[in-house]
Amino acid sequence: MDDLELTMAIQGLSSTSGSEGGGCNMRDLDMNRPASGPEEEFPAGSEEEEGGDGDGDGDGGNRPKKLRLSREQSLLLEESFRLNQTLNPKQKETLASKLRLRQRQVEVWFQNRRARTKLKQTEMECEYLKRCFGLLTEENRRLQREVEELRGLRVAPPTVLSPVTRRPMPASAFTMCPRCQRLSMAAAPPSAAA
DNA sequence: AAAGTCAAGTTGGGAT
DNA sequence: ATCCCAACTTGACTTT
Repeated sequence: MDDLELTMAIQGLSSTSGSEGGGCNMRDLDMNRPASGPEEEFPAGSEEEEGGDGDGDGDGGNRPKKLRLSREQSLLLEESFRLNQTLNPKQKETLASKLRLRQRQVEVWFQNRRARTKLKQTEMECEYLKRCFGLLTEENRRLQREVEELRGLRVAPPTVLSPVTRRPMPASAFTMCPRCQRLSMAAAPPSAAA
């Protein structure tokens, strides 16, 4: 972002500066400017738009110097991107000629811009999920503690002594009254055993 | 000097 | 067969 400002400052510089000068600052080297061309609204990172779309880098094999888009170019590209994130060929052509860039450069910019958008979204999602994980972990711990507490509170079932034998009666000896929801003694089994 | 940024190259896969 | 795109990589350049 601030590099754009710097680029802007360079673009705004008058063309009087001798580009080949000895003591020139790094930032005086404006590779966006056409080799010996006149100053224009947008720097031509490309030579001619139409003819050489297929890798127009004419240098002797070396990778061409890195293009830096001017502030105006970036703004217009961003604006277009806001309207739609992919371009049809017509839009690409129009935008490229407005920007004085090759169509391929516009295409690449949009590809990279989509990639950046996606990356940012993924990072945000990641942060969100991390936060969710933290909250759920905390909630899980809390519930575990609660479970432990409830386990500690568990009481043994009541022991009822038989009025006859004076021994604890089995649970099967009771039934729950469906109306009053109270326990009552089941009917005595007919002569259970000897 | 290391880390970060970003335009551009490469590759593979889907659509037509 | 061609085009377009996403994903990944490279390398020039800037920032810290």
